[in-house]
Amino acid sequence: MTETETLDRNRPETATATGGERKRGIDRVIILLEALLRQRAPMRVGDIARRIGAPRSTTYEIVNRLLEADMLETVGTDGHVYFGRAMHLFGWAYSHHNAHYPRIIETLDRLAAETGETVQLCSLRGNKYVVLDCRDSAGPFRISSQVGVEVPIPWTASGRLLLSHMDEDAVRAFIPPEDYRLPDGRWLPQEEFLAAIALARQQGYSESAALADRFTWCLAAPILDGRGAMTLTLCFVLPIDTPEARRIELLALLRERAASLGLVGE
Amino acid sequence: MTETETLDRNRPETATATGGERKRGIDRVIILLEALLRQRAPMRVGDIARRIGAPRSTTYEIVNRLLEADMLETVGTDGHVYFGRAMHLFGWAYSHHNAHYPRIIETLDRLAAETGETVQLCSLRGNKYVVLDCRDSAGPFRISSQVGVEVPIPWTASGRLLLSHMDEDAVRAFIPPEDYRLPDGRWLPQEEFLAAIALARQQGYSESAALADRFTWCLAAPILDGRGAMTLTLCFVLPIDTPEARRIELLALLRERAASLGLVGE
DNA sequence: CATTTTTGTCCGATATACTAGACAGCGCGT
DNA sequence: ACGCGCTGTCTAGTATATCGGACAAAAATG
Repeated sequence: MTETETLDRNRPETATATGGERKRGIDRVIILLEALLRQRAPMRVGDIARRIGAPRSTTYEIVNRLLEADMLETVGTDGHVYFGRAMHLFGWAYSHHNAHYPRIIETLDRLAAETGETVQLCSLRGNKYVVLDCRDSAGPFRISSQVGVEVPIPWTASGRLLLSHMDEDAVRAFIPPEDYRLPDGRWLPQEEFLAAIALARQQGYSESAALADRFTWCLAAPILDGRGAMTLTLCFVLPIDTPEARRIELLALLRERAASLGLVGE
Repeated sequence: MTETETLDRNRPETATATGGERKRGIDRVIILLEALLRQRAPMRVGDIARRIGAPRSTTYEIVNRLLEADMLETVGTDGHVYFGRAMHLFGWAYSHHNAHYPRIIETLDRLAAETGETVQLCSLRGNKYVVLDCRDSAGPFRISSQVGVEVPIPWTASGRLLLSHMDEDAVRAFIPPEDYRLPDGRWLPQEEFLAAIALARQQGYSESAALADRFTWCLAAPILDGRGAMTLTLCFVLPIDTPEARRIELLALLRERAASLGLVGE
């Protein structure tokens, strides 16, 4: 049994607080940061200790060191901490390492501004889907999405595109069985998912209605990187009652913009 | 100055990083990430080890752990690593924790789009100045700025604003003496700097010509947070030959937009 | 006011994370 | 071919980082 199982993304997050084990500081740090990301709000040291199953003394030690390094910062007056400025800089460096990341963001902005719809930049993280950035629609019934929250791949239109480089066996091995269970409790048949991937591959886009929830219609188009790999998608999240004519129009726009971002690669 | 000194502002010791000192993994991680930030480019593990003064075996151990956690990711085929996706998510969470951060970014975008000039969002990190985000002017002689690079506070117009809540003694204690030495070798008299801070406080903006370099004219205006503290500034970086009339116009625009971002606090 | 819970800090003991060094495989220049 | 430098992995030994628990002070509770 390897102790590196610690931060695996499949962890149900509740248990695993099995005390008694001694862990490396670096592991604690990683677990701590991921716990903060899940919480999406400042936490107090005591709560963090409980959440990550670490001794209080250890947690104080680590939190204080991270505060010194600006990777965490205190929020408010009663001992809450959250991500610090250094994280912003590291993240910025990550994003902008890809030389045309600014162009992608500009496209995201323009799509949102021109259409007024919710637009997302999506990708994979491990065997989960994540939103890397988004622009929320401004309407009264805004559909907003959470950057950084991990979602089972089968729940998403983008996921079908992002897996389209894999063959069926690879997909079967990659997706944990429980991820086929949709939020409403239905089970998505694996064969249906595989067929959807094949369709996405063939069409060069993906569309899903009432998949992750009953109220949204998602359109996704791939951004090809310099080597032709498909690691990012642009995605519209529309109200499900969006008229077909508009959906078609938006899909065309999305595909055009996404395509224009690719190929220019290194 | 040896590179192994990295950027620890608090620990005066270290110095001979080559010595056989044993360090905690968590410290290594922090030093490693800051080294990567400075480098602003993917590095190979061997180079990292040398740069941060850590044993190779330790460096491999740490890098592999961070790769697992997605805090680093491999770039290319020959063992280069750089920040990973998790960093983006942590940094995004940091930025957007402030509820009106999106409004600030939108303002940054609009200022850049409307004026075509370089615009920056600035702040402090420890006793240094950093650019948190920027939009570079598109002109042929673009003045571009590096997000995340730490700069001595006296070199910047924004710095004068960001220190305006301190009294003179506090400033004297806060700024390391060598930071008064400008990039061209001139020494900025401390009294002159203190006077500039007082002026900035009184005017509610700050302006500097040919300070950090001979070719730029900087305009900075504060963004007040919910409690009236001044932790962020908006800043134009103009070519030094920008006509006065235009500078006045831009300053007014900048102050207006920056002011409109404040006060709406929590 | 008394009682309970939580916070932040400190300390000694010991399990272990880090280090030094070795090793095989690879690429490169001569 | 050879030597040289670099990479990535592995191992054993020990300096030390982590842990449990204790403590006072501060909040929360009744």
